[in-house]
Amino acid sequence: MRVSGKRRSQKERSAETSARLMNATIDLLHDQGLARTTTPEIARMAGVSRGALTHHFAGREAIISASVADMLGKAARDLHRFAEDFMARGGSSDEIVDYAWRMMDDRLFYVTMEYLPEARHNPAFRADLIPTVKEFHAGLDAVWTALAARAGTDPDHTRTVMNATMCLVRGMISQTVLRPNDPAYYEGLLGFWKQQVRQHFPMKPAAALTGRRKTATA
Amino acid sequence: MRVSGKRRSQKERSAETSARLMNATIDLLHDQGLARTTTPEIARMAGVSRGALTHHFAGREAIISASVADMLGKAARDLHRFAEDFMARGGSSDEIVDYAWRMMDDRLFYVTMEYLPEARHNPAFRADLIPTVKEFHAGLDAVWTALAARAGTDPDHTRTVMNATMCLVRGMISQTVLRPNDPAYYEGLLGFWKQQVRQHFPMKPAAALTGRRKTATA
DNA sequence: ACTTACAAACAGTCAAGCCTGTTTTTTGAA
DNA sequence: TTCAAAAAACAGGCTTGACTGTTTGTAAGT
Repeated sequence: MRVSGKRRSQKERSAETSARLMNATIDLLHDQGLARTTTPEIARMAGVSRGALTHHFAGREAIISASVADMLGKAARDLHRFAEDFMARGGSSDEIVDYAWRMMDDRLFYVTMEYLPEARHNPAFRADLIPTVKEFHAGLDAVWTALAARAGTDPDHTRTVMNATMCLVRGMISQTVLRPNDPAYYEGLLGFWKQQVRQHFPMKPAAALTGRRKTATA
Repeated sequence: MRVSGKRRSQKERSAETSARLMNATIDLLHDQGLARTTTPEIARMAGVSRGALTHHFAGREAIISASVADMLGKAARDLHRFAEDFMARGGSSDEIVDYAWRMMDDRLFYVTMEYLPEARHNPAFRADLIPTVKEFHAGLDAVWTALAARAGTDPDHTRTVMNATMCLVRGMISQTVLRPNDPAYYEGLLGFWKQQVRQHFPMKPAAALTGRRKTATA
């Protein structure tokens, strides 16, 4: 009965160490940048030896790639949960824009900005990442499609609107780096965009169903 | 071996060497990435010795910072020229969206993606870059304002629309790295966006003297 | 016993900054 | 005008430091 974790199986040890290393990698990518995300630093931040890292991952690229996949998987699951709740209670399209901003601003796109340049120049790394990102995009598309079904809008058009929203947010976040201390600018852009999105989201006051759970899971 | 047998002044030699080094730096940033943009590589690509580089620039960060400033200055001047021509002949708002895309896609934002992460983590580098970027943004704003005056639209609102356009394009270009071979996706987004922008640009045919482009009403 | 999980030292590589030497241009006084 | 000293523009080597991949050693789990 290892309730307090005195004796752990090898699988458990391995899984936790891997998780600690991947979390440390994402933390480091966000806080220090890819260039400063060295294997000694990752190991140090994860509280394990560098030998442990080399045991679990083939090398620097491998652990970064795995960590990114882990991060995107979590983000996709979070978005999915948000969409479930959103559709259950019938929120406003403004919320979606706000969620997109918060999701990307909450480290996701800052971390992305770290590895995108490397992916652009390193074919092996890029090849590793493309399937991961494709799956993430598929997850997004599924959510947008469900949203369209819920709102009764054209799925293709809805996906375009939401993808544009994501791109807008990406561009805005990239600006925050060298255009800091200008909240009015970003508020203005988000406000403008919410107004635009509303036009494409009649978002019928389905709030009448508030309180009812899953209506139809296409 | 002298180009035309003439003696060149020190200012000329210095200016040309600096320009060669800065151009090589941007080329390298775009083609190889920031991490691979080393001072030996820059010198080799510029066809000068590393000593020449250290003579003209205080160090690696300094030459990169100077090169970026040079690049942004050129881009701002190009945009200004485009706007002059655009206003003289009275183009469609679609053209502006297309120009924004072309400008950013033509290395500008790919190079930006290289140094943004470094700027985010290196306070000195960021402090060096912020004034440069602020000036670039001021140049953009001036163009948008002139455009608003020409179109008879509200300057503030026009700036918001155009800044949103820039952000959208930034986000789209960042996607191209890990979402390649999907021209329909980008075409779709740009087409959708042009449609949105048209709503905010009556773009009165006031001076529509010259042959107008496609202005399909969707 | 045998494998897995980890620890730690090792070796090769390479860029950044520094420093010294060499060539080209400018300066200023005879 | 001449021409040598000063200054600027370059060339190239040396040192240090840090990171990656690898290998060897050890304890824990099955």
